[in-house]
Amino acid sequence: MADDTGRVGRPREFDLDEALTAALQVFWAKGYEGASLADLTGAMGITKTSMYAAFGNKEELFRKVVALYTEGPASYGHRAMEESTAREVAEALLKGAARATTQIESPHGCLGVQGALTTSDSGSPARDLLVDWRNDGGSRLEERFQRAHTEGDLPAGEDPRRLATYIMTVAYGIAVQAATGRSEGELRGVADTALRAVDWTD
Amino acid sequence: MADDTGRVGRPREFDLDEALTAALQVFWAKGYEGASLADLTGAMGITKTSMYAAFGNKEELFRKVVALYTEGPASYGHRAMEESTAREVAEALLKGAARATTQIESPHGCLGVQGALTTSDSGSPARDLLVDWRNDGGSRLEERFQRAHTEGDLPAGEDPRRLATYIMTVAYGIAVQAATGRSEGELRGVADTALRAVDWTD
DNA sequence: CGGATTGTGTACTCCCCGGTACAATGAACG
DNA sequence: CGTTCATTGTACCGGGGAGTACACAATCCG
Repeated sequence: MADDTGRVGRPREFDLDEALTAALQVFWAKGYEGASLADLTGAMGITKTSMYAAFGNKEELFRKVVALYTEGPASYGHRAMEESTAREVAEALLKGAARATTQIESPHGCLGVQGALTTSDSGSPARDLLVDWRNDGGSRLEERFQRAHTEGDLPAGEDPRRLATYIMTVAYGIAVQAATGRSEGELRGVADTALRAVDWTD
Repeated sequence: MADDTGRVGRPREFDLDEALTAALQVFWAKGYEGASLADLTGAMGITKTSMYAAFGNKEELFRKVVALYTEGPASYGHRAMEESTAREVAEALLKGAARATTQIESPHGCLGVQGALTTSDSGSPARDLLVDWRNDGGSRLEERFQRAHTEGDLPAGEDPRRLATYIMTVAYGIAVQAATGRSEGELRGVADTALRAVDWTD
């Protein structure tokens, strides 16, 4: 991905991905507004000047961190959609959420939820970004359940949109519970209970 | 409640409860750290000096606001516990959450969730307060389901603690969905779906 | 070698944050 | 009336927030 060919000028002394990963931990733990530039650059091991040169500003850094989060710790979401039955999709999503939000080496909870649920006025772009992020996740699950519906993979009378909203709601709830201190085991139990709400055909 | 008898000195020119109610709206919408003293006192219609004289400081104001929230907009929680069956308790709780988090005259979502899910270091007392608030809610529901269990009001093999954690998880998820823009109708649908996870005996 | 170009470190800017000092105010009480 | 005392408004405080100016360092290219 990194292409250094033909680059002129002084070379960057840090790795972009490593810096983003460090910033992710901070935003994840403290939220967009709770993370100060001093917190961020301290964890990234670079100065404010280098951060601004490489990423633009705090908001742009957050956007890149959210993208990294989506492809990294939250990638179970994409993978869940590829399961072969609606039930397996739902289970992979909820179990993945239980796991990803309780890892010991990362902050508990979900960046997409606790990163900017509420903000001051100046933080509204970040808040809007995560609103879109959550809505996109819901839409993708709805589309997956729509497909399951046409494939006869959903019980009769089960509405794909309503079911997707329900599963996403449980996933968000799991994120809040993780931030509150619940263990992966407890949250896997929640996932199992939640899955009983549907008479999956398989 | 207010006892002005024998009070000496210049009388307060504003109503404590009205001021707290105004502060509640601000904390609810912007979170503990997202709400500045200028935001708060502006909405309360008083000066910073009056706020400090009446409530102590920002953190103490938040504690009083959370108490008011518990007795006011979140009082459906207490009321739900008094329903006569476990199923009715769960339904009242989830429908109450769907309603309270989507009122047009108040911010969407739940103060207990979005008030301080993540904070900077200086906001950790507020964050801890809401962690306790959420844990207390879970404990009360668990106790209610424990009672239901001894009364034979829960299906055999249904664990009160696990069930309480599940219901609370859905409630928190509803709060996140409300903050994301979902309507009361959609969230009532979520509540109905969630309730199907248990074979209530009634 | 000598630009041109890009990244780095220091030292700053401006602004808003939570919190407070202090004098003026207005009611109760003798 | 004058004393007492909690409340009020103004004007301020130190600190930390995001963001930047500028000189210097390190590489590429000719």
